[in-house]
Amino acid sequence: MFQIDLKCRKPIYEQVIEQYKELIMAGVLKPEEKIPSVRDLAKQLTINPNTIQKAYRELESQGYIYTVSGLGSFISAPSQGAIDRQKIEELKETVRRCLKELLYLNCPRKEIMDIVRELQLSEKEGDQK
Amino acid sequence: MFQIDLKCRKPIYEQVIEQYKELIMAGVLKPEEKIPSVRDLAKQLTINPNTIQKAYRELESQGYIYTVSGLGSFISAPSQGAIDRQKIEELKETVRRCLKELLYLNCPRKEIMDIVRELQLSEKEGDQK
Amino acid sequence: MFQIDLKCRKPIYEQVIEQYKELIMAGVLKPEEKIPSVRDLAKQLTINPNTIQKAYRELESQGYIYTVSGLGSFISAPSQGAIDRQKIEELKETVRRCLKELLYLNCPRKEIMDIVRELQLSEKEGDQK
Amino acid sequence: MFQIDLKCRKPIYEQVIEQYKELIMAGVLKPEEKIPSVRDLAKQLTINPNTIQKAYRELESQGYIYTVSGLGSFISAPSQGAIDRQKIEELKETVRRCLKELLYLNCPRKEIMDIVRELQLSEKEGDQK
DNA sequence: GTGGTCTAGACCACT
DNA sequence: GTGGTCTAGACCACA
Repeated sequence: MFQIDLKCRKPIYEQVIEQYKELIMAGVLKPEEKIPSVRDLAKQLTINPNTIQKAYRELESQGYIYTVSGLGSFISAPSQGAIDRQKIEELKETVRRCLKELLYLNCPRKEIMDIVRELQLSEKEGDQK
Repeated sequence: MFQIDLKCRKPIYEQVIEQYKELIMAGVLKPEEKIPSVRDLAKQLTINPNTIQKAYRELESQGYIYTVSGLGSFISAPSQGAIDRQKIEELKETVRRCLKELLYLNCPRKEIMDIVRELQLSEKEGDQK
Repeated sequence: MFQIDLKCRKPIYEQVIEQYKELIMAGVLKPEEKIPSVRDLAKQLTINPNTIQKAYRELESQGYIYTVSGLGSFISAPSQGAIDRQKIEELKETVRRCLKELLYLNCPRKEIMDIVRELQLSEKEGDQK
Repeated sequence: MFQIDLKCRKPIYEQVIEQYKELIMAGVLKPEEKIPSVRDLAKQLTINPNTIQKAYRELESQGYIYTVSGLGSFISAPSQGAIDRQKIEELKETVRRCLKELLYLNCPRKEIMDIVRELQLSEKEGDQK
């Protein structure tokens, strides 16, 4: 279920966080669903439990999971209310930076637009300027 | 010309790399243009020369600048030939991941499309400001 | 295991790189095998850890080893896929240049052919010792 | 006549040496032929005269050229007598190292043998073991 | 003047 | 424990 790439430069705990986020956002993991305990996941991935613990703590502080001591950890429902502007701006900045670099590397524009299309970001729903 | 944030978690030498890349990609720094010497930039930013050198060395190995020992460092012309597919795919994956997260965070689609528009990525010519 | 010549003009970190490459290419060090930590090797060779780290970092960027922060460094499996044409051409050019010079210096052709034979490069199967 | 690559990591004076050697070994420059003065070559290549001077000094000490003060520098006749064993061994070692790396990089053996063939190192003239 | 190498030693993040 | 970053300062080769 999880694929950890040790050769990758990214810290393992970040890889765990990222993959949880993707599974949550893709709807594979649904709200209130129980996730493996720190110890179980650590054993499964043959990774130090401390590393998993750190990932869970971070996921909790970012609001993606919550932990009930004695019962385990569970997926949170997406917060509909307050939008995390700061995080959104960070992400937008990252996107901007990557797109610029893609253009500089002569990546065909079509490929870039394809990513946008994949995500059904098309301008329907009355979004045009 | 450069803004280094010492408190930021990102290593200083990476900040230098990133800012150089942006200046190069934006066309502010042009091919064959001389950039400050390691010592000069270090003095200017009140940073240890070794740190700047590390940044320059990395920029060189990534093909953004070239260095002539005894003369200084210069902006490279973008490589026309071999396109770095691996790097492109990595960047595309990052963009994909960020866009997904933006959608999950309920970022208005208009904002996302605006980023694309800023970069004049649309294939048609209707690049209204 | 390593022989560093401090008097030699070649930088220490390059000597380390070269010797690692030879051990890897000779099959003495096998993929996934752990290599000494930066600190250990530094202590063993009575060399500053920074110098070893520089060597390791270069070996990693050349794809010979990979590093897991907090765990150590390991031998990479040789990349099967994309062949590094540029590097191959550089090496071929170096060989060409050296061979020309050997001929000019009146090195007996037999000695040169012996090098080729040592490496069992002949396309036929007559690899007599 | 000379092509200096500033982007290349190799010191300029070494590039000059190398190119002179190649021209001499290829017979383009013949014994007793006069070569440009330090100042002329420096102007022609838009390079610091000190750099050319260093190259000439080195070429002279390696026996490829000789200098008559007041007259200029000239190509030496190849020394038929004493063979520079040390240099030969160095070159052979370099060849060996490069060939090993080529094999490791999966360079087709045919390409390697082609280099040998180009130089007419074939086993005629009674060189076989 | 330039960059390149190296040392000694500090501090931090990750496992 | 591991590697990664950074500083301060020395020395050398190159132009």
